[in-house]
Amino acid sequence: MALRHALLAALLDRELSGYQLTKLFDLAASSFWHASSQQLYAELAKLEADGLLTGHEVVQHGRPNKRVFALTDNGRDELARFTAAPTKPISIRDDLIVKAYAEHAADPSVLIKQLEDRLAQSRAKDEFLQSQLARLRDGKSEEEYLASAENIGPYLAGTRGRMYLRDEIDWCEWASGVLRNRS
Amino acid sequence: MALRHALLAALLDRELSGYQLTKLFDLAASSFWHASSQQLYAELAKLEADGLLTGHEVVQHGRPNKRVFALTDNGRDELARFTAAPTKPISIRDDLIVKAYAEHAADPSVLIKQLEDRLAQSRAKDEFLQSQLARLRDGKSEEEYLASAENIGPYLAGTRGRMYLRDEIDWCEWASGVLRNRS
DNA sequence: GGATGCATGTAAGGGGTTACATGATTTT
DNA sequence: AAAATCATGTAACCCCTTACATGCATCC
Repeated sequence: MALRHALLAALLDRELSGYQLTKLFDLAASSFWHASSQQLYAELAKLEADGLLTGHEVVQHGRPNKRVFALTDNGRDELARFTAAPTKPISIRDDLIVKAYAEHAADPSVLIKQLEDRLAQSRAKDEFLQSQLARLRDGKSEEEYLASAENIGPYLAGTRGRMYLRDEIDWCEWASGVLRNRS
Repeated sequence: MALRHALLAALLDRELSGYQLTKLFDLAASSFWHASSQQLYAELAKLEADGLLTGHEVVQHGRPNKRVFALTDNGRDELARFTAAPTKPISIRDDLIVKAYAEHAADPSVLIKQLEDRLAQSRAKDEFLQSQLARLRDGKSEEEYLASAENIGPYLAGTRGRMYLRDEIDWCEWASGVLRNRS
């Protein structure tokens, strides 16, 4: 199992449709887990069949209707069990770092371009995530927010995502600078 | 394809056996790509069949013999093509961040324990990586090394890995502190 | 009238994980 | 004598990606 728990976590304390989850698991927001829409719809069906989620049809006007999903008690228990179980090691796979590792076989300008592309993407993601975190804080200072808010999980996770993006930005700038100085 | 290019990059400028690659792709060292030994041996066979790698038997005394692999010209070309092609987005999957996101459904002490476990692992990995980078620099300052060394790819990649680990350490400390203050 | 966003899937195939297997040699 | 290290795989299964598919509504 893999996506399962990420989905359960996303649906903790709120109901979302497959489409809303697609956006959540797609770009910017989740620097910690990625999934395609096809995978999401398939996994949502499984989770519902297993009784960890329930789906409700929501009638909309001016838009197609949607089915939103909510955690069941079993789903919440499963999440708690997951949290208590030994944490599997991270799985990172980043082609860009492989390309940097193979720098010796590459044309420097080609590699620099790849670094600059990633830099631009990461800057955009970072700005988005920053705004999301500010929205969660809702005017409060971080300290105040973390002491008073009821559910700080998304803020903790989002902060980790932002650290990742800040590093990505710094590293791309640094590495492309190093390569430029050598050529 | 996926592991393919990570393997080619690892074999750039040196010959390694499946077992040596296992260690490289296993723990500490590679914070950028993970693979199991089974997967490695299977992929090495494929790469050899495709003519991107050649294997040579190396007779050892006091140890089982091994087969080391080296890049062919085709392999080197394939690496260069890979570097020039659009870079696929990163794939991160970290159960620990999912657990943090689901903080609201968890017993705080259980989550704190998970954060502390990861903290210890990351500290150990970071020390190892730090020593590896120091070995590469070989007494020189970073600036001097990056300006003079022939093949700086592994150093660029390793530096990114270390940034990741430093963040992991900082985040685990911060998040567990936040949770302790609230309970 | 065309592009974009909302909304939800099916089918096929490739990549990766988990479990199982073997055997020699060195260290404790 | 047992445990750890070196060394290399096979087999089954699950997860995930890629390609394909549909249809309505709003925005430009």
